[in-house]
Amino acid sequence: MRIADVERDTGIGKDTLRVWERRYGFPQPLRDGLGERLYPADQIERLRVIRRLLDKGMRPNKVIGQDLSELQQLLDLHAGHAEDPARYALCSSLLKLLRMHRSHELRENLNRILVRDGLQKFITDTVVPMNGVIGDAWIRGDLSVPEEHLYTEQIQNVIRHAIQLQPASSQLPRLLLTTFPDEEHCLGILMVEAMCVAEGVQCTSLGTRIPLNDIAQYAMDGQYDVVAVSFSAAYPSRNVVKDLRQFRQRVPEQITIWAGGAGLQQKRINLPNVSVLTDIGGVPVLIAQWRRTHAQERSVV
Amino acid sequence: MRIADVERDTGIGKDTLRVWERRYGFPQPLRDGLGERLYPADQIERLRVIRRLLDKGMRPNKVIGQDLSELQQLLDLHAGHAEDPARYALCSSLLKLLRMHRSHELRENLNRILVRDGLQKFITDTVVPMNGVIGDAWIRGDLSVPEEHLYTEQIQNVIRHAIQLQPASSQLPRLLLTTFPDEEHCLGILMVEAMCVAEGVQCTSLGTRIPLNDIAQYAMDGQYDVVAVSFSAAYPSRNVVKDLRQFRQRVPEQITIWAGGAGLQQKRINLPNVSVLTDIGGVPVLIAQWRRTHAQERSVV
DNA sequence: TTTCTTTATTTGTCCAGGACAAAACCCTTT
DNA sequence: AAAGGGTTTTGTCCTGGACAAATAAAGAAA
Repeated sequence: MRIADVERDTGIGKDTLRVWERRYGFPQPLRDGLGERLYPADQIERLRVIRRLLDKGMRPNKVIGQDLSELQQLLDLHAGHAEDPARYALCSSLLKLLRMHRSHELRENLNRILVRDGLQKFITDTVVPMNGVIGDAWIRGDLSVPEEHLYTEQIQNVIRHAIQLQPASSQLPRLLLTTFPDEEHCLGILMVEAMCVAEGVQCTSLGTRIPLNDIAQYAMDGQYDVVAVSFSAAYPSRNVVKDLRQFRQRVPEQITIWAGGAGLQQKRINLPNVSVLTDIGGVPVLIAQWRRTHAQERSVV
Repeated sequence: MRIADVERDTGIGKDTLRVWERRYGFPQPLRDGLGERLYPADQIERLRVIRRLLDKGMRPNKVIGQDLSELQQLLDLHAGHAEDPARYALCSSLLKLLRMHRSHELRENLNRILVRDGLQKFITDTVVPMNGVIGDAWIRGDLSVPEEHLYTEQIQNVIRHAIQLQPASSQLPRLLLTTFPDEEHCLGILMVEAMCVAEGVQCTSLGTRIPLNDIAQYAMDGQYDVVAVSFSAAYPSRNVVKDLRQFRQRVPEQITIWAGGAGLQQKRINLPNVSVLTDIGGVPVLIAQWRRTHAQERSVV
């Protein structure tokens, strides 16, 4: 595998790969006839693990040297959550379906839970823990790429379907959902959208990877009240605060910003009219809060 | 804008940007205090146009020198299609809704057409021409990024919804849909999936960007009969044939491969058991063909 | 004319090794 | 605990050269 392929598959830039090799002695790819790097599969696998540990907040210093004691650290720090055992059992049975590639049954089960619990409870009590279980399995390599993508596809289908079924609302606030250009995961905003339409919020989703300027322009043109953006754990950690600050500057301050997702863990953000959301269960609270604050001014209009 | 941002927004690699500057004298970014490139907005805009011309098959040689005569070439070579005028009128009215940011009405209209025409006719007679119109508007810069993404989101919602409504089938063939790692557009496989479920084909979609090995592994494990992959115009042209050949080698020959999309235009692919699909209307034909060929052998099983 | 083969040009990607600022860490002081 | 200041870590960018694969151009054969 060439360096460009490794960059694509691991999300680690070419420059970074080369500088790691120089500094830490890993990875140490073979060379072809022209002196070009060829990465063997096992090194790529190790790079994948390293990448995920970095996303969890560890330092390259500590993880690149090791070879298989990393797996120890993994299991130490990110062992299975001690949650509600009934939920956990449910999650692992769904995970089992996924592993057996029984995608149709997986989707049927999800749909059944959705109808039983309602949209909001479905998101908070099933999707969120599922994401956790999947994330854990993924980080320790128990899940293949297709399995992980298949999960995303199915969840997406179910949530999009549920959103479609909600009647169009004209209640405030008007909410714009999207992600910054370096964020390609759409599940975050999709979950927020689901929580919001259940509260009668007017939602518009632009999907992922929109340039900051364009988001700002669109939000102003459409007179949105709130812009919601999500950051996954894979978001380049160095840029989170910088990007958010830059965005806050480009958009008028009376527009509220909601920022959420695992990428904001342990970041302190202190910007005007920006709310940080660590738990998606907090969405209804934010909505209520916004409505309380803006009750009188808009009712005049 | 830094070079990494330009790479992200235009899809042109850093190395390529630098070598163009050296060879053709464009782009010619400013430099900050450290000698790092800073690209002004107008050059980025020009790069966007250039990128799209290259995707259409032009050579860098011919397009990078020009400054605004490109716009001429654009309009020359990719002028509005002379189609059925009624359809064209419909498309431009939908485009107008998009431009006015009336996404809800856009979706309602799409849904209405869907129930009127049925899924297959909706895809071939509405979605495909719409994609063309959107693509044209996009290539000449008449459409902003959010508008283009919003279109994709809405179409996606409507199609996914329609697919969900189809009853699960157990008819053959078993079809696996996905894209190669460098392809991130999901509309292609989604349209194929829609065409196929309408014919009672068993579909599983893995979404986009799956490594070749993983696709092959998954297809073999799940005993799929056909693997369908799509290539948008943005797919790196140099790699299309190479990647497809490589994939053909990794997957047993009795598994049929369907390859489709604008990225295959003007490529001759001559590989065993690989069908190239230039027009999505040909999907039902391919299905019938497969069923005819495999009628007896499977009925024994 | 068309089709095939050979030669020339174009073009994207990779390399090395140096440089530097911003972020993260660590330690001290309030 | 919170805030400040010095040190180390870390990712990204730079230059300029190199080369193979893809493409176009030219020539030969049917």
